[in-house]
Amino acid sequence: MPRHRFVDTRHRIEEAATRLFVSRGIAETSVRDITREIGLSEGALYRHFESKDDLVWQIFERNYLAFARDLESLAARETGVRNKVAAMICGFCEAHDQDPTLFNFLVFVQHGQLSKLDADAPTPVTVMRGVLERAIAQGELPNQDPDLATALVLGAVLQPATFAAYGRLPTKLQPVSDRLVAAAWAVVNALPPPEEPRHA
Amino acid sequence: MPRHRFVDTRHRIEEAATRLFVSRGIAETSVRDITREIGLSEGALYRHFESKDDLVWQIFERNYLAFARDLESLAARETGVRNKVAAMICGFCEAHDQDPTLFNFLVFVQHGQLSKLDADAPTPVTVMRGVLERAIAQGELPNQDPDLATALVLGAVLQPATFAAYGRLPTKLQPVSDRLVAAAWAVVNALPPPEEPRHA
Amino acid sequence: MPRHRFVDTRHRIEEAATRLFVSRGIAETSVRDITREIGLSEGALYRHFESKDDLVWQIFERNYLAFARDLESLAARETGVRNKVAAMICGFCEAHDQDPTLFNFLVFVQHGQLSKLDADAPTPVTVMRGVLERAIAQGELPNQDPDLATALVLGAVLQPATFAAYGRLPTKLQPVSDRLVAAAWAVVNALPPPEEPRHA
Amino acid sequence: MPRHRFVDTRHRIEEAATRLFVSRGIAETSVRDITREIGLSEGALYRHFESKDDLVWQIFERNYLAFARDLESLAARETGVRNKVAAMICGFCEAHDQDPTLFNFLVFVQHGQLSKLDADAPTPVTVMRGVLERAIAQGELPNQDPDLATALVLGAVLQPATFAAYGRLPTKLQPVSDRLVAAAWAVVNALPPPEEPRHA
DNA sequence: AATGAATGAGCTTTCATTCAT
DNA sequence: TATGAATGAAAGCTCATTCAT
Repeated sequence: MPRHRFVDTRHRIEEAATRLFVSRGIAETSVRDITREIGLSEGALYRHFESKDDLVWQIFERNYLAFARDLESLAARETGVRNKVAAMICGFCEAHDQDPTLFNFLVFVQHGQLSKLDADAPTPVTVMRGVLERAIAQGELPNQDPDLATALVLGAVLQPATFAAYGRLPTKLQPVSDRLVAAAWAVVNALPPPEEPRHA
Repeated sequence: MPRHRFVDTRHRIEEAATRLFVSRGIAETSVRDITREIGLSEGALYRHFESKDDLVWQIFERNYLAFARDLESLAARETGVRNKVAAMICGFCEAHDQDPTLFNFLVFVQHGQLSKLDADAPTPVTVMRGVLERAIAQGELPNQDPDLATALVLGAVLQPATFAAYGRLPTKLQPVSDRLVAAAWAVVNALPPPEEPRHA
Repeated sequence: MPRHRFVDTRHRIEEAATRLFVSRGIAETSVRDITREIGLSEGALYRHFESKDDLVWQIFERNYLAFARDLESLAARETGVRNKVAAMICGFCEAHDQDPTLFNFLVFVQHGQLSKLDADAPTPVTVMRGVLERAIAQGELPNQDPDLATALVLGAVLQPATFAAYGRLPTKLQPVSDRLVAAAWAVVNALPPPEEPRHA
Repeated sequence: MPRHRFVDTRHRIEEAATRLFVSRGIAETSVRDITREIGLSEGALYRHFESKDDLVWQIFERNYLAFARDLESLAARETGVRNKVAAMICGFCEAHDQDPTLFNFLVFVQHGQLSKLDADAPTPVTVMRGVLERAIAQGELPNQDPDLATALVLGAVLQPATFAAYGRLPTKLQPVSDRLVAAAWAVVNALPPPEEPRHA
C-alpha cells in the first residue's frame, strides 16, 4: 500500500478533472464523471476538496501562479527586453508542450477564476506587461501603449496554442518557438506610420 | 401580460441570450435566465427555438457565416496581400466594435458549435488562411507555413479583443486598427534567421 | 366553401384523435399531435371541445352507447338465447371490422371513461349480461353466475380482437365469426363436473 | 430522514410503481407520485433505475418472462393437452390471485413493452400457443387455426381477470378455476358445423 | 371559426452535496 | 479515508389551455 495515498488520490483527482474540464468544459463535467474516471466514489472527493468550485480553483490558482513565477524567473535571468521576451515566449511554448491540457485549462477554460485572484498577484499577463512597460519607459522599445503591446505579444503565442488545440497546428509549439519569438519581437517594433506625414 | 406584442420576440431572445452566454457562459445560462431577462415565459421560448442547443446554434451559425462572408468581400475588394490583410483586420475591428458581445460569442464562446459547421463552409479563419496561402504560393509573402501565419495574424486582433473583453484595453478596437494592421503585417514578414547561416 | 365546415372539422378531429389514441395511447397523444394531423391550429380545437378530456369523453360516450344500443336491438330481433348471443357476437365482429380503430378505443383504450358513464346506462357488457342472466333465470342456460358467464362470452370475441390488434390474427373477425359464436355458446354450456362425482 | 434504511428501496419502488401504473396508467403516474408514495426523494429513484422507462421495463421483463417460464414448467409436468391446458389455466389463476396488481400490469398495462422483448423469448401467449399447436398437429385436438385457438383459450381467463379488475367479479379467480378450465377446454373443441353439410 | 404566441404548471432528469455506515 | 444511497434544488422541456388578433 503506497504511503502517500492521500496525496496520490488528490493528485489523480486534479489530473482527471483538468483533462475533463478542458475537453468538455467545467460545467459539462460532473463530479461523478471525475470520480468515475479514477475509480473513486463521489463522496470521497469531498475529503480532498470542499466543493467542485474549490477543486477548479485549486487547480487554477496553484498552477497559474506557478506558471507566472516561472515566467518571472525566466525573464529575470536575461538582460534586455529582446532576450527577456524571447525567454518568456519560449516559456509559454515549453509549458504548453509539457502539458497542453493544463496549459489550455489555465489560459482558456478558467471561467471566472481570474477574478478570484488577488488583484496584485503576478500572472502570466502582468509579468509580460511588466517587462514591456519597463522597456518602453526606458526607451528600449518604441513608445506605445504597454497594454496593447502585451496583447500583441501574447497573441503571438496564444493564438498558435489555440490552433494547436483545434488541430490546425501540430501539438508541439517548441519546434516553432523561434518563429513565435520573431513574431513577438516584430509586433512590438512595428508601429504604424505617423498619421500625418507632412511634406515630402 | 399581453399576448401579441409588436416586437420581434425571437430577436429579443437572441439578443438577451447572446449577452448572457458571453458574460456567464452557455452552460451557466439557463433558459429561465434568458426568458426572465425579457419578460417571457420559459415555454414560449420553445415556440421560437427547438431547444437551447438550437438557440445557441442559430445565433452562432447565421452570424459566423455572415461575418466570414463580410471578410471575404472585404478582401476581394482589395488587391495585394498587404491591402487584403489590412482590410480584414479592419473588418475584425469593425465587427468587434459594432457588437462586442456578439463578436465575443462568435469567436470565444462557441462551445462545440464549430464542429457542427459544414466542413467546407468559409469561416473567418479559413478566409484569412486562403488569402495568406495564396500570397505565400505566389511569392508575395516569404515562404512559411500558412497555418502558422494565419494563427499569428489572427492573434494580432483576437488577443487585443480578449484584452478589451477583460477590461485591459478600451472597448473600441477601431482607434488602434492601424497598429493592429501593422502588427499583422509585421508578423508574416518576420521570419527568424535561418538556423545555420554559414559563411558570408 | 362547404356548408358544413364546422361539423366537418369536428368530425375530422374525432377521427384523427381516435386513431392517435389507439395507436399511441391517450396520454401520449398531445392536442398538438391531433391538430397537426389535420392541419388545424391548436386553439381551434377548443371551439369544438371544451378540453382534451372532453374530446376523449365525447368520442367514447357517443360511440360506446350507440354500440350498446346496436347490440341491444340485434338481440331483441332474435328469439332464444342461442340466437341472441350469436347475433351479438356477430355484432361485435361487425363493429370491429368496420372500424377496428374505434372498436379498440372503445373496448381497450378508454382510460377511466367507464366510470363516468351513467351507472345504469346500457353498455355492451350490461346488454350481454342482461340476455344471459334472463336465460339462466328461465332455465334456458345451465345454472351459473351470470357475471362469469358474461366474462366468458365476451372473452370469446375480445381476446381474438386483441390478437388482431397485435397482428397475431388477421384484421377481420367476421370471417371467423361462426367459430366465435360456437366458442361463445360452448363456454356457457360447459360447466365443470360437480365437485364430488360419487359412485357410478 | 435516515439515509440507509434497512429495507430494499429498489423493491419498494417497484411495488409502489406497479400499483400506481395499474390503477392510473403508466403515463398518468409521475416519478414524483411513485417516490412520494414511499417517502423517497425523486432523485433517489435514479440510483436504482436509469429512467422511468427503465423502471417500467424492469418490472415488466423480469416478471413477464418468469411467468412464462412458470407456465412452461406447469405444462411440461403434465401429459396430454387437456391436462396441460388445465394446468396453465390454473397457473394464470394462481398468478392472478397471488398478486392481481402485478398480473394486471403484466397482461393489460404494458404499454409498448411487448415489442421490446426478444422476438423469440417465450411469453405466456407463445407458451400456450406452443402446446395447442402441437396438439392440433398430432390430432389431439380438432383441426383449427392455432392462433385463434390460443386467443379463445386465453380469453377464458383474461376476460374474467378483467372483470375482477373492474369489480364485476370477485377478486379471486382460483375458486372458479374449474369453470375456467372447462370453458377453455370447450372452446377448443367447439367447432362450428361445416359450412355446407349437404345430404345425410 | 381560426390562428398561434404566450402562459404556467408539471414532467423527467441531473447534479453538487451530505451523511450513516 | 472511502462508500454510495439519499437529498433537494434546478435544469430543459412538454403540454393543455387562453386569448389578442
